Amino acid sequence: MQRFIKKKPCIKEIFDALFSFYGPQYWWPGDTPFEIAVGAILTQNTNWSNVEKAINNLKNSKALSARALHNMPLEKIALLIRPAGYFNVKAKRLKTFVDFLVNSYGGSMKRMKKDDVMSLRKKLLGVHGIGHETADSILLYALDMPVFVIDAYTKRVLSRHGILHYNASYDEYQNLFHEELDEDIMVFNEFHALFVKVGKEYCRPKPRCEDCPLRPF
DNA sequence: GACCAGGCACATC
DNA sequence: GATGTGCATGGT
Repeated sequence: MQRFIKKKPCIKEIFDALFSFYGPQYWWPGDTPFEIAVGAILTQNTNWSNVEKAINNLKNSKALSARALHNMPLEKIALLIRPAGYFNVKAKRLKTFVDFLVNSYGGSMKRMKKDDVMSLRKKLLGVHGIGHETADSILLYALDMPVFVIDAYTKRVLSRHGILHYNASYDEYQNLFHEELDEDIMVFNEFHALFVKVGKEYCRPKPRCEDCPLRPF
Protein backbone atom coordinates (compact mmCIF):
# COMPACT_ATOMS: atom_id res chain seq x y z
CA MET A 1 0.00 0.00 0.00
CA GLN A 2 1.25 3.46 -0.85
CA ARG A 3 1.49 5.52 2.29
CA PHE A 4 2.21 8.94 0.86
CA ILE A 5 0.58 10.67 -2.01
CA LYS A 6 3.65 12.90 -2.33
CA LYS A 7 7.12 11.37 -2.45
CA LYS A 8 8.67 13.41 0.31
CA PRO A 9 6.63 14.73 3.21
CA CYS A 10 7.53 18.35 3.99
CA ILE A 11 6.67 18.30 7.67
CA LYS A 12 9.43 20.63 8.83
CA GLU A 13 8.68 23.11 6.06
CA ILE A 14 5.06 23.20 7.15
CA PHE A 15 6.09 23.94 10.72
CA ASP A 16 8.42 26.72 9.62
CA ALA A 17 5.74 28.28 7.43
CA LEU A 18 3.12 28.21 10.18
CA PHE A 19 5.46 29.35 12.93
CA SER A 20 6.83 32.27 10.95
CA PHE A 21 3.29 33.31 9.97
CA TYR A 22 1.58 32.96 13.36
CA GLY A 23 4.37 32.87 15.94
CA PRO A 24 4.15 30.88 19.18
CA GLN A 25 0.68 29.87 20.41
CA TYR A 26 1.53 29.15 24.06
CA TRP A 27 -0.84 26.22 24.48
CA TRP A 28 -2.40 24.62 26.52
CA PRO A 29 -4.69 27.01 28.43
CA GLY A 30 -4.86 25.63 31.96
CA ASP A 31 -3.39 26.40 35.37
CA THR A 32 -2.47 22.86 36.44
CA PRO A 33 -1.77 19.48 34.81
CA PHE A 34 -5.06 18.21 36.24
CA GLU A 35 -7.01 21.10 34.71
CA ILE A 36 -5.36 20.40 31.36
CA ALA A 37 -6.34 16.73 31.55
CA VAL A 38 -9.94 17.68 32.39
CA GLY A 39 -9.93 20.13 29.48
CA ALA A 40 -8.67 17.40 27.15
CA ILE A 41 -11.71 15.28 27.96
CA LEU A 42 -14.21 18.13 27.88
CA THR A 43 -13.03 19.47 24.53
CA GLN A 44 -13.83 16.26 22.66
CA ASN A 45 -15.68 17.43 19.55
CA THR A 46 -16.42 20.71 21.30
CA ASN A 47 -15.53 24.37 20.92
CA TRP A 48 -12.98 25.52 23.53
CA SER A 49 -15.10 28.49 24.67
CA ASN A 50 -17.76 26.02 25.85
CA VAL A 51 -15.09 24.04 27.70
CA GLU A 52 -13.95 27.19 29.51
CA LYS A 53 -17.45 27.73 30.84
CA ALA A 54 -17.57 24.18 32.16
CA ILE A 55 -14.13 24.47 33.76
CA ASN A 56 -15.15 27.74 35.42
CA ASN A 57 -18.22 26.02 36.84
CA LEU A 58 -15.97 23.30 38.27
CA LYS A 59 -13.62 25.92 39.72
CA ASN A 60 -16.40 27.96 41.28
CA SER A 61 -17.77 24.82 42.92
CA LYS A 62 -14.28 23.86 44.13
CA ALA A 63 -14.70 20.68 42.12
CA LEU A 64 -11.57 20.92 39.98
CA SER A 65 -9.53 18.33 41.84
CA ALA A 66 -9.19 14.57 41.67
CA ARG A 67 -10.53 14.08 45.19
CA ALA A 68 -13.53 16.38 44.71
CA LEU A 69 -14.59 14.76 41.44
CA HIS A 70 -13.88 11.29 42.79
CA ASN A 71 -16.40 11.87 45.58
CA MET A 72 -19.00 13.74 43.53
CA PRO A 73 -22.16 12.09 42.18
CA LEU A 74 -22.30 11.72 38.41
CA GLU A 75 -25.43 13.88 38.14
CA LYS A 76 -23.73 16.82 39.85
CA ILE A 77 -20.68 16.58 37.60
CA ALA A 78 -22.99 16.51 34.57
CA LEU A 79 -24.77 19.63 35.79
CA LEU A 80 -21.50 21.54 36.25
CA ILE A 81 -20.03 20.60 32.86
CA ARG A 82 -23.30 21.12 31.00
CA PRO A 83 -22.02 24.00 28.80
CA ALA A 84 -19.37 21.68 27.29
CA GLY A 85 -22.05 19.57 25.61
CA TYR A 86 -22.45 15.76 25.71
CA PHE A 87 -22.55 16.34 29.45
CA ASN A 88 -23.89 12.91 30.44
CA VAL A 89 -21.26 11.12 28.38
CA LYS A 90 -18.46 13.42 29.51
CA ALA A 91 -19.43 13.22 33.17
CA LYS A 92 -18.90 9.46 33.01
CA ARG A 93 -15.62 9.87 31.12
CA LEU A 94 -14.36 12.44 33.60
CA LYS A 95 -15.30 10.23 36.51
CA THR A 96 -13.66 7.18 34.94
CA PHE A 97 -10.44 9.10 34.34
CA VAL A 98 -10.43 10.47 37.88
CA ASP A 99 -11.07 7.01 39.32
CA PHE A 100 -8.10 5.75 37.30
CA LEU A 101 -5.96 8.65 38.56
CA VAL A 102 -6.93 8.02 42.18
CA ASN A 103 -6.63 4.25 42.07
CA SER A 104 -3.35 4.10 40.14
CA TYR A 105 -1.55 7.25 41.25
CA GLY A 106 -3.22 8.36 44.46
CA GLY A 107 -4.92 11.19 42.57
CA SER A 108 -1.58 12.81 41.74
CA MET A 109 -0.65 13.92 38.22
CA LYS A 110 2.91 14.30 39.50
CA ARG A 111 3.00 10.62 40.35
CA MET A 112 1.42 9.77 37.00
CA LYS A 113 4.22 11.68 35.28
CA LYS A 114 6.79 9.33 36.79
CA ASP A 115 5.35 6.45 34.78
CA ASP A 116 6.99 5.34 31.54
CA VAL A 117 5.54 7.21 28.53
CA MET A 118 4.53 4.25 26.41
CA SER A 119 3.13 2.17 29.23
CA LEU A 120 1.19 5.19 30.50
CA ARG A 121 -0.15 5.79 27.00
CA LYS A 122 -1.36 2.21 26.87
CA LYS A 123 -3.04 2.56 30.27
CA LEU A 124 -4.74 5.82 29.29
CA LEU A 125 -6.07 4.23 26.10
CA GLY A 126 -7.54 1.52 28.29
CA VAL A 127 -9.58 4.08 30.22
CA HIS A 128 -13.13 4.21 28.87
CA GLY A 129 -13.72 7.49 27.06
CA ILE A 130 -10.06 8.25 26.41
CA GLY A 131 -9.03 7.72 22.80
CA HIS A 132 -5.81 8.50 20.95
CA GLU A 133 -6.16 12.27 20.78
CA THR A 134 -7.24 12.70 24.39
CA ALA A 135 -4.52 10.38 25.68
CA ASP A 136 -1.83 12.14 23.67
CA SER A 137 -3.10 15.59 24.66
CA ILE A 138 -2.78 14.60 28.32
CA LEU A 139 0.71 13.17 27.75
CA LEU A 140 1.99 16.19 25.82
CA TYR A 141 0.20 19.15 27.34
CA ALA A 142 -0.39 18.03 30.92
CA LEU A 143 2.71 15.88 31.46
CA ASP A 144 5.30 17.36 29.02
CA MET A 145 5.91 14.03 27.35
CA PRO A 146 7.15 13.89 23.71
CA VAL A 147 4.05 12.58 21.95
CA PHE A 148 2.59 14.26 18.86
CA VAL A 149 -1.15 14.94 18.99
CA ILE A 150 -3.21 14.29 15.86
CA ASP A 151 -6.61 15.90 15.53
CA ALA A 152 -9.21 16.56 12.85
CA TYR A 153 -7.48 19.78 11.72
CA THR A 154 -4.11 18.04 11.35
CA LYS A 155 -5.66 15.33 9.21
CA ARG A 156 -7.61 17.83 7.14
CA VAL A 157 -4.57 20.05 6.47
CA LEU A 158 -2.22 17.17 5.62
CA SER A 159 -4.71 15.34 3.44
CA ARG A 160 -5.70 18.46 1.54
CA HIS A 161 -2.03 19.10 0.81
CA GLY A 162 -1.70 15.57 -0.53
CA ILE A 163 0.68 14.40 2.16
CA LEU A 164 -1.37 11.55 3.63
CA HIS A 165 -4.82 10.19 2.89
CA TYR A 166 -7.52 11.50 5.21
CA ASN A 167 -8.55 7.99 6.14
CA ALA A 168 -5.05 6.90 7.13
CA SER A 169 -4.92 5.63 10.71
CA TYR A 170 -4.06 7.74 13.76
CA ASP A 171 -0.76 5.88 14.10
CA GLU A 172 0.14 6.52 10.47
CA TYR A 173 -0.36 10.25 10.98
CA GLN A 174 1.53 10.25 14.25
CA ASN A 175 4.43 8.19 12.87
CA LEU A 176 4.89 10.78 10.15
CA PHE A 177 5.66 13.46 12.76
CA HIS A 178 7.69 11.18 15.01
CA GLU A 179 9.85 10.15 12.03
CA GLU A 180 10.29 13.59 10.53
CA LEU A 181 10.80 15.69 13.67
CA ASP A 182 13.33 15.67 16.47
CA GLU A 183 11.83 14.70 19.80
CA ASP A 184 11.20 18.25 20.98
CA ILE A 185 8.32 18.87 23.36
CA MET A 186 8.10 22.57 22.55
CA VAL A 187 7.92 21.89 18.80
CA PHE A 188 5.29 19.16 19.29
CA ASN A 189 3.32 21.53 21.51
CA GLU A 190 3.48 24.52 19.15
CA PHE A 191 3.01 22.51 15.97
CA HIS A 192 -0.28 20.97 17.03
CA ALA A 193 -1.54 24.33 18.27
CA LEU A 194 -0.56 25.87 14.92
CA PHE A 195 -2.55 23.22 13.06
CA VAL A 196 -5.60 24.18 15.08
CA LYS A 197 -4.94 27.86 14.43
CA VAL A 198 -4.56 27.54 10.66
CA GLY A 199 -7.33 24.96 10.55
CA LYS A 200 -9.83 27.26 12.21
CA GLU A 201 -9.02 30.09 9.83
CA TYR A 202 -8.55 28.30 6.53
CA CYS A 203 -9.15 24.56 6.69
CA ARG A 204 -12.74 24.12 7.82
CA PRO A 205 -14.92 21.52 6.11
CA LYS A 206 -15.44 24.31 3.56
CA PRO A 207 -11.83 25.43 2.93
CA ARG A 208 -10.70 29.02 2.27
CA CYS A 209 -7.39 28.45 0.56
CA GLU A 210 -6.81 31.86 -1.06
CA ASP A 211 -4.89 33.55 1.78
CA CYS A 212 -3.73 30.44 3.63
CA PRO A 213 -0.08 30.62 4.81
CA LEU A 214 0.37 27.05 3.56
CA ARG A 215 -0.74 27.90 0.05
CA PRO A 216 2.73 27.23 -1.51
CA PHE A 217 2.47 23.60 -0.39
C1' DG B 1 -32.08 28.00 10.68
C1' DA B 2 -27.83 25.68 9.22
C1' DC B 3 -23.26 24.72 10.18
C1' DC B 4 -19.50 23.73 13.09
C1' DA B 5 -16.56 22.42 17.18
C1' DG B 6 -9.11 20.64 19.72
C1' DG B 7 -13.81 12.61 19.85
C1' DC B 8 -15.27 8.33 21.38
C1' DA B 9 -17.81 4.02 21.84
C1' DC B 10 -20.80 0.94 19.92
C1' DA B 11 -23.61 -1.62 16.42
C1' DT B 12 -23.62 -3.62 12.10
C1' DC B 13 -21.99 -5.47 7.89
C1' DG C 1 -11.53 -3.13 8.72
C1' DA C 2 -14.94 0.19 7.10
C1' DT C 3 -19.05 2.75 7.81
C1' DG C 4 -22.98 4.84 10.36
C1' DT C 5 -24.98 6.70 14.62
C1' DG C 6 -25.76 8.88 19.25
C1' DC C 7 -24.16 12.12 22.30
C1' DA C 8 -25.58 18.33 23.18
C1' DT C 9 -24.22 23.02 24.11
C1' DG C 10 -23.25 27.57 22.22
C1' DG C 11 -21.02 30.75 18.69
C1' DT C 12 -21.22 32.49 13.87
